[in-house]
Amino acid sequence: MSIHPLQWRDPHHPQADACSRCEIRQTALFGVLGDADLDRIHTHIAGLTLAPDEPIYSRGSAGLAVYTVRSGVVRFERTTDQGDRRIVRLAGKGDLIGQEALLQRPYSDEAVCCTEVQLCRIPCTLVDDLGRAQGALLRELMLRWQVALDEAEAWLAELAAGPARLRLLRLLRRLADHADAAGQVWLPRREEIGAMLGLTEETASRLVSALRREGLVTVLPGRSARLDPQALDAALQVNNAD
Amino acid sequence: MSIHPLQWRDPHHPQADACSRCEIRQTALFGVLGDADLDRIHTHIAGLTLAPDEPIYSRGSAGLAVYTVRSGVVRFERTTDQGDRRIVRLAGKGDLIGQEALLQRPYSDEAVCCTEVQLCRIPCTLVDDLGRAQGALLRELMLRWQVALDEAEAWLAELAAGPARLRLLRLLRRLADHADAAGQVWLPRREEIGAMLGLTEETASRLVSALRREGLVTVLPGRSARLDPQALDAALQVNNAD
DNA sequence: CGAGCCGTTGAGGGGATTCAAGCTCAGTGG
DNA sequence: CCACTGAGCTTGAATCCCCTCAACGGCTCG
Repeated sequence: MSIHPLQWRDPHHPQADACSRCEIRQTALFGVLGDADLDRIHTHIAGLTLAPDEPIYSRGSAGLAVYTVRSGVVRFERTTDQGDRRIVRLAGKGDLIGQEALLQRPYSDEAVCCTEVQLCRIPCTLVDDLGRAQGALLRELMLRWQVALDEAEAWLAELAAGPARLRLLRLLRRLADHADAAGQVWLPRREEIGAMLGLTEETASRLVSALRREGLVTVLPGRSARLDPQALDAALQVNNAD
Repeated sequence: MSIHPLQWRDPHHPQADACSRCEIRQTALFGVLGDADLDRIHTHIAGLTLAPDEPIYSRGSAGLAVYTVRSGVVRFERTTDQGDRRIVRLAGKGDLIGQEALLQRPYSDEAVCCTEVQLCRIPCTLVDDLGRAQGALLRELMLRWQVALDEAEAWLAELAAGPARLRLLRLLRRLADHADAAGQVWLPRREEIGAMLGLTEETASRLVSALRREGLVTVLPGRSARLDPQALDAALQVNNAD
């Protein structure tokens, strides 16, 4: 009887099933890897579930892992030197977050859960090892960096200028793309909407109330809402024309 | 007499001197390469000089090259669907721009010269070839992506909210870091300041005039200015306290 | 039940926009 | 040489949007 290698893979390791059945496997970072590679690494990947408002990592701390978002919405926050918080970006299903850790750099934002969030925690050393052999993985990594950059710039162009009502409509249009299986979207607290759009809590509240009265938004209990993408698009057309 | 290899390096190739004497060589993308590697590639790199307001590349066009900024300031612009222009980021000496071309993706912004700009044009194929052999180069690439992302988020956090005067002060503080050899900074046109800070041309003009009267800014002919970093910092302190 | 958080709404003031009118200055052509 | 032109900058006055300060109601917790 032969001796098992130290890292003998156990087909019944709990993470093995989770990885092979992962619904976002194709679109996630490791989507370029084959079954063989995937089998070797799943023991190093931890799946975790966090509650709304739980921090994932904090700005400035040394990072040992990157994370793939399997479900939910994550926000990135910064604090200006005067102490006011600003939300600079959102991430959703399939996005890779905390990539700066791969460069031995401290995390550059506070990452916080908006909704309940399911994550895969991927140690940096794992990516380093795989990257040395797998050129495709490196390309995939760079692609994700570019997507994040693109997202940040689009956020700046769309959500940081213009009348408040227009900005809120654009924000809701984006949130609609993060809708969960039941078609519900995460509706930020009013103060959070303010932090995203550069408004005060009161102004955000007034605008949301207005949209609710117009029937564009249906507020549901538990920080969620139902909204009609087509009606939003129509409202955006009207407000753009102005 | 032996036959020269096809790619025999010519020590007197005009770009050879330019590369080996490049003052930003250590900090630029190819800073990780040794002399030997550098000698092999300089024939593929073109140095070019562009005038203010000349476009470098345009959003959506297929890119065949990335560029290293050797001197001057470059701005990245986007146009919202309503047609108003927004400047989302700046790049200066030592920065790599157009990295998305390496992923066979179209450029995601309009890149335009603010000042006279000196660039090194680096074909994508060159980076691809070197990257296969040089792991350090790939790391360097990813680092630059992260820096760009960080810059975009910082811009969003600092320049997109708060009183207009404070935003202008912060913008000028950043421009001061792009000062040229003579200690002069590029001063954007008023309309451009508006596009950066989400203001109108008139408001930008009023604020700049106010700072000029306060002696914080000295406007010079030719879209440039002289400003005192320490005085700016002091003014920022005052306005932050408020 | 009171405390505290979140959301809502009102009144008032201030800051930015809008709409205008001049200004300087470089380039052009009579 | 100088009027003419247009682009960029400045400034004024009126308006409006958003902020500030404030009070109140619903809701969850301890």
